[in-house]
Amino acid sequence: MTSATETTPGSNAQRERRRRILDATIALAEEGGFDAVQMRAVADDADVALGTLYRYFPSKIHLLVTALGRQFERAEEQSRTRQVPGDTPHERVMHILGQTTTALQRQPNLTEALTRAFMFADASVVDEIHFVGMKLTAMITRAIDGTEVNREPTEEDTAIVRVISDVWFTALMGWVTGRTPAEDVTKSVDVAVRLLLRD
Amino acid sequence: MTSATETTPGSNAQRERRRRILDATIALAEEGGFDAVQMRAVADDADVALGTLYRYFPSKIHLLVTALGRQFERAEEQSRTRQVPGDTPHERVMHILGQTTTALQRQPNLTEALTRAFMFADASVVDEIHFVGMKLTAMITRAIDGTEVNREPTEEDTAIVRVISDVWFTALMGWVTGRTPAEDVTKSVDVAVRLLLRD
DNA sequence: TCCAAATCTAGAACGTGTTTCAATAATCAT
DNA sequence: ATGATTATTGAAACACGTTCTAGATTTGGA
Repeated sequence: MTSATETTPGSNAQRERRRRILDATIALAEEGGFDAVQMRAVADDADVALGTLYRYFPSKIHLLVTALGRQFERAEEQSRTRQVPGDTPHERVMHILGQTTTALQRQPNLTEALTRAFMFADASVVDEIHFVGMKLTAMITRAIDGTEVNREPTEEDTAIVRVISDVWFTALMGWVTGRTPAEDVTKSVDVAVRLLLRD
Repeated sequence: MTSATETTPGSNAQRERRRRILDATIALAEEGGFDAVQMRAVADDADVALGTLYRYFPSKIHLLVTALGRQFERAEEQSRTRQVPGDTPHERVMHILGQTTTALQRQPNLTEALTRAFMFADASVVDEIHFVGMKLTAMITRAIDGTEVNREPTEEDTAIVRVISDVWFTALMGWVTGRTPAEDVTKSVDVAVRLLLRD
């Protein structure tokens, strides 16, 4: 019995601990955002010692970015199951990003916590960051292509997806830091997509 | 005698203190980046008490973002004095941003400190953030227009400038956090500018 | 089953951003 | 000049991320 949660390495007890830690992280983030995710609180809620928490995740940032990865993984899975509606690449990309944005905005504290961590991450978190980037790229690329057989994305596609991601991320950041209103996120992305994917 | 440094309010001694604080901040940032800008060290180097430092700047983030504003103000002034070389908007924008990027990359620690602060800033720093944004917008807009009499920027212009800024900022962030190599910053921006300003 | 190695626990301790407070100094209106 | 108000100082204290230590506990191989 080595694969109740699949892939993750370690003994059963260790996978359980890891799961409890990430669950506690998300729960605390949902309640109070970045500041509420305090390492002592996470350790308590997950029923592990502080030292153990640090053995699993070397910093608060690692912890949160890993949690972000788990969320994105789920989002990407879900988006993969059904076809993206819309007649043009513009419409389809906006559908995916608009939907994702709305979902994130429904959990403002959680999103604030995860986005801030992502922003503050340094080179030591490069793998987790890259993981998140890949999931996002996959979603956008699929939306651009729509029903077409999944062709290999061209250089141009990759470049466009990259720019869209950057704009989306920056806009999201403006929102989580309280600098711009919620609607502006979707608006910014829409403008960028329009400029980049002239239909 | 109320205007040796112009505009800034307060008595002479207060303007002096403020200047010393910002100078100390920049000096520490140049040496060791974000982590080296420690409030106690800033206070010491500026010859003020810790409490006084906090009376002038309510947080480390305010302090650094204000310093960033001062830097951008200077950069924008300089760029305003002479004409932007280049035959197309693309060339001119890349000239300005390429040059600014290079300048920033020559002082990696300082740039890391200021960019990180900018990233982490929340709503309470909205004025300082906006100030920085305006300086950057002004520079890019001037580069797009080139020699033309300075027309009022259209909605489209503003939107394009916004997207370029976002990409530039995200790329810069990738670099200061050690996730992407220096050349990639200019490359990313170049791709975005090419996509947005088809010559 | 038993031992050695790895892991986990509880808790203290440290560093740095931030707050607080009493005492002193500077400023300003009268 | 004087008293009132405000600003500055020096130092202590607090909060939270992070590190460290000494002793249990678990695990995995002989």
